[in-house]
Amino acid sequence: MILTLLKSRFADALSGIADDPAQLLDMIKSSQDPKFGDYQANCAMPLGKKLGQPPRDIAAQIVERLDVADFCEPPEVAGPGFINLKLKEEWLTEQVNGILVDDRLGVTPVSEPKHVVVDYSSPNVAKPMHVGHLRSSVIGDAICRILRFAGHKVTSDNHIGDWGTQFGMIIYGYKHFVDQAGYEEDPVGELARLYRLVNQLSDYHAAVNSLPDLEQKLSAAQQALTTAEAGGEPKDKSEKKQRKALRKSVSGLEQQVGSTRKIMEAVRSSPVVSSAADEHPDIARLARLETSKLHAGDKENLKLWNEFLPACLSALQSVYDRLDVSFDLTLGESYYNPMLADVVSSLQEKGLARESDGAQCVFVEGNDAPFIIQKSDGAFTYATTDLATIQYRVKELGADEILYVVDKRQSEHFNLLFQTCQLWGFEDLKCQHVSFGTVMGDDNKPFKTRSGDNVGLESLIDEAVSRAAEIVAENDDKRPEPWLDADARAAVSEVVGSGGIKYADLHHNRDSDYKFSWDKMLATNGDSATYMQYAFARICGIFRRAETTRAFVREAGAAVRISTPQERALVLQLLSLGEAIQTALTDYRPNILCDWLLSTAERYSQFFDKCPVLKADSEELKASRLSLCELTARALELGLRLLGIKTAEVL
RNA sequence: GCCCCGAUAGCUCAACUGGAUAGAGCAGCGGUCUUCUAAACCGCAGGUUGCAGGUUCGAGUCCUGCUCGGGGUACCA
Repeated sequence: MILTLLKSRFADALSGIADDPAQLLDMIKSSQDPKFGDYQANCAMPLGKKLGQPPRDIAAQIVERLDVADFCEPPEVAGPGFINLKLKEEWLTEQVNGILVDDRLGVTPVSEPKHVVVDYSSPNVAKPMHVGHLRSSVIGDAICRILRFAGHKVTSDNHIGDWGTQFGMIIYGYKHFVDQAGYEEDPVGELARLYRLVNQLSDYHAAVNSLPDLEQKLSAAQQALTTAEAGGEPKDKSEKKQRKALRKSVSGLEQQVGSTRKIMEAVRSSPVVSSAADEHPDIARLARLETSKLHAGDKENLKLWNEFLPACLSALQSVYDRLDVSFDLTLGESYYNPMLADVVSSLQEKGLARESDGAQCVFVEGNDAPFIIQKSDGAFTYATTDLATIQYRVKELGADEILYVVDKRQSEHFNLLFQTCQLWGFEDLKCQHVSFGTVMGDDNKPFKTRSGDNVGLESLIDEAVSRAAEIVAENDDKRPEPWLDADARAAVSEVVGSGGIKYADLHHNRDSDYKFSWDKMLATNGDSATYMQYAFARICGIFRRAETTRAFVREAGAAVRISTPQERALVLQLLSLGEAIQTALTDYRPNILCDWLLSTAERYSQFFDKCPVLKADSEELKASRLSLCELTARALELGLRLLGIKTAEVL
């Protein structure tokens, strides 16, 4: 890696000037602007400050001692003390020719591989996956792929919710409302219907119970607000704040009352549902009871659970197949059930857990809320399961590090979990909550259908693929003679559609919320999956035109020669994959790799525009450019594959 | 109340964890196809990085206060 080489030379140059060069070496990076060269070292400024000398003098001293003449032009000192480095073209040529037949594009595996367990996707199996599971699945899968490529041992684990309250709900639903014919025809669809129904009915009764109280609170708040707005000093700061808080609580209550009424109306508007509601007034408690019966080993419920689970799992699997997302393990909550009691007693023995309001809690310094590991009714919580899971992953799997690719709203839970885990004795384990933001709709609220339901993941994929199909067809129809038959169009649509979904998610910084947009997702230009897939397909087109194959060109191994700025820029880009991967992994941000791919595709498009391959000036140049094309194709293919995105030879 | 997170071009988002003149893509305007896929390329225009201070050679990035928005906050996961 170029950066590694530079760092080692700078380490030599800095020894004797600085006592702790590690931090300074991190200040060497690729230049943002080509006019500053290819790489820049920013370490002279902090060093100058530390030594009390002008940074430019320090920079000059470093340059004096720096031995990079074998691969760089003479370094230049600029501005306050930046050291700008430009790589020699002969050296770049040598480097690129060194990776012509390398599947890894010169990226060497890490010297100290870790065993990383990656926990992602983790849906509740009782209900169909929705758009909320997309980010976790796609980001988690990409991180696994990148980690593996970097040389780490990865265990991907789908920590499915297969043991919680939602199972009590479908068991209750099955016992009272099942449509046997529907269940036999489509078990998962019927179970999902039952889940929604039971959920709706318990929400209904909760709504009926809470409405009077809510209305009372609302009118009290409204009254308080009116009083506050009428009297008092308009400019008084604390009163202003108070009014603001009141307004907020009024609008919050209004919303609550509104949604509560909506829940009631929805039930009342359907005679069937309405009478079901009347016949099952205690449904919420009874559904919970089914859950605890299941946990206690009740024969009938366990039998139903064993019957439901395979069907639910296979429904999940079909979505994962479609997304090309896979797992080494699928160990759900039920797997850890037998270990939970020991977790609690172990924490009690160590004096970490104690009783509070009837529940077993771990209190972690600096946190008001306790970490509840056993509820007052004796049931365990997901905190308990998560602790048992950590224990299992360390002791049985030998994990060095665990990543949780989970919604950022759960950060407090993970804070408590990780701190408890430290106290419990897993000091050497590194845990990280790889958090991500919410997928928003046009209204800047979480992405929902018009009726307010979650968007099903399967229908989302279907929609993406069918929109992609239109684009593919439209584009192919523009040609004098279409290139694609119906089967090929369908295959390409799948690649473009699912690639679009994934890239749209991955190219955002995972921590930010992003607004869902079909148009952006399936944009055929700009920062989109299609842009890169298109660059790849154009390369394949050249090989077809040349009546040769990528394998043949690769085998021939003609040397790359740099003859234009476009070729230089492309070569430099291709040599920087290792850096992109390293940066992407420092904080598990796949968007860094997206940037690298975009930049690679851009530079290829520029090359494609300015540098004829088949009509190059000489046979030698043609061979050189064919080699460069083959290498770029491999780079795009590899980079996209690390994100879980496929390519097609013809678009 | 307390605790987190965010506010960057008209829109959607970046910004390699403190580096040079804050970048892309859309949308807008203008150029480039008898030549390897125009799903492309090139150019123009677009900014007081929410506000006010502070830290330093240097701040979108760190600190303090404020405004606005989002999320969380004891037995759902």
